[in-house]
Amino acid sequence: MAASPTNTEIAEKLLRIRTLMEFAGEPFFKFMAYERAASAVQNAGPIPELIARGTLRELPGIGKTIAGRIEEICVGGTCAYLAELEERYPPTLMELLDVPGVGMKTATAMFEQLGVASLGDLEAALESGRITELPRLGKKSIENMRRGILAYKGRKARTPLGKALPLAREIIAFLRERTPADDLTTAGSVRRQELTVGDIDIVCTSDRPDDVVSAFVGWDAAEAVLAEGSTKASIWLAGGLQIDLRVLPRELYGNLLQHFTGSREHNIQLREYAVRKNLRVSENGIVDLESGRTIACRREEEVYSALGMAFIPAEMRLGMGEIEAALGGTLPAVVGVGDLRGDFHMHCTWSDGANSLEEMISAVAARGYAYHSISDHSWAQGTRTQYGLNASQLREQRAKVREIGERFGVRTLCSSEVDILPDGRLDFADDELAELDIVVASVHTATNISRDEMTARIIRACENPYVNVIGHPTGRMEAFAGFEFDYDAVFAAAARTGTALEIDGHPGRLDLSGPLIRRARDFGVTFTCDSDAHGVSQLENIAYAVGQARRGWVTKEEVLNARPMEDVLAFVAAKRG
DNA sequence: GCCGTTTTCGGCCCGACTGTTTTCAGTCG
Repeated sequence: MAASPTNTEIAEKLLRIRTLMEFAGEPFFKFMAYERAASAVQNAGPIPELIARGTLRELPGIGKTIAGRIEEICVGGTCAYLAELEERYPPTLMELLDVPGVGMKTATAMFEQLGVASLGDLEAALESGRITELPRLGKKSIENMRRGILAYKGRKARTPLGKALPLAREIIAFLRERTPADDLTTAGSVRRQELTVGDIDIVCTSDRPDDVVSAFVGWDAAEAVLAEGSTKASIWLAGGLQIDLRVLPRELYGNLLQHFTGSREHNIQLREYAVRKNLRVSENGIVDLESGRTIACRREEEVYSALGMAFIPAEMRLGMGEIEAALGGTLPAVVGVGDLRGDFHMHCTWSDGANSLEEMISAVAARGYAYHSISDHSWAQGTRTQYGLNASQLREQRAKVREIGERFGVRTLCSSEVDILPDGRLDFADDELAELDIVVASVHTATNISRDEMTARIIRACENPYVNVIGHPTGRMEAFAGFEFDYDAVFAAAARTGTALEIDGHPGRLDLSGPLIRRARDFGVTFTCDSDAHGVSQLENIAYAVGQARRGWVTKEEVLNARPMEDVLAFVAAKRG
């Protein structure tokens, strides 16, 4: 049997149905339903597990028809309806819509009137000049189309958060230095801490918006200017990443930030709710449709309070029930970076870190943590290039750790990121682990074993009385979806055995990620937010872990390293019995 | 196609910018 499809694969199929339906001339609200459903699938826990428990239709925007199609896709990889649409339209037709500047109207006209059905066809039509036979396509539109094709070909897929966020900070620093802009803030998917982003959104306020916009489009790194208006501009960087800037008056900053933080689905739901209260919400303020009065919100919090709901943190704005929770007073108070008292996962030069034991501990102390642990790799019993510690090296390290910590005024715990072997045993014997203060256990090798074997492997690790944290539980990396296992079974085992699941802040991992965290919460799992730092400069990556925790609705009470030291020791002691 | 603290039928978010236009359609977010 084929492996069950990932949420991303299911969402892509739904979007494909959506687009082909539009080509087929189906009604607007019918095909838009598939777009909303795709968004919900993307942000949900693993779909096959929701189906197994009969809770698929609890997702927003998924009713009887679409639920049926999703179940078909999960069983057979596709559904009859999609197959039928794909019969009628060539598979390459969708390439046209991926060209910036080409929308549905243009694509339909090109297909129906010129027989253009692929990117290659479009290039030929541009070359031969036949494209000018279509109405409303002048010189500039055609030039933009040529440029759009180049951008499409050179464009990478989505950009990882770990690359986008530093870039956003760079743009903001540039604008702060060179323009009369205030309130400069990253909005959009970067602010929401999505794992990957399609573009970067920056907002600011100014009483001289023209000066801000002209400096922005004149930035050295801008390869092309896509749009330049009086309050809004877009540029492309080399590689095709798009940056959008929006400037509004100071008194509208709250509305502006709310609007451009999204998500799209969140905003649609927010505005639909507002309309029912006779209020029209946009970046230009909230208009009371009865009195005609506009409410300008200086702060984002005022937008939500004007609508009669609790403030919703940016990371939670996915259109996945947060508005209902904010209205009902059941939105959890999510953990913040400032709530953390320590960090359980970091490496030094004893294994594969870049800084010495002393440098790491000193840097941790400088961050103001009460405690932390040094968790160098185990040596993995010869299964790979050995960069970890063996038992005697670990004992040697342990003899130094506490003394150095005391010198810098921080409680340094002795730990190990011990490998979980293929059968679920650990790389150190129990009596060796018993000498440590806390133990992180992770899968690094034999990642392609079967789903059942992987499930059993991780559960067995959870059942070891000395394992306190499962490090980066799914193995997700930028170009790897993570190994397959029964998430629900592992979450249940973690909760049952008093084993925490890590939210790893290394920007190449971000594992667990938001939707899985939210799923795990239902099982009563305890989490840790860790940096997985391999050098002092990476300790700040813990903020990415907190971002994912917030996307997963995690409170500080659910985070082990937001608790006092004695509670951490009690957590370890309780499992050892 | 989905959904409900006005509705199980009749609704369904909002606005900026561009290019080709004599007043607006198309695209995008």
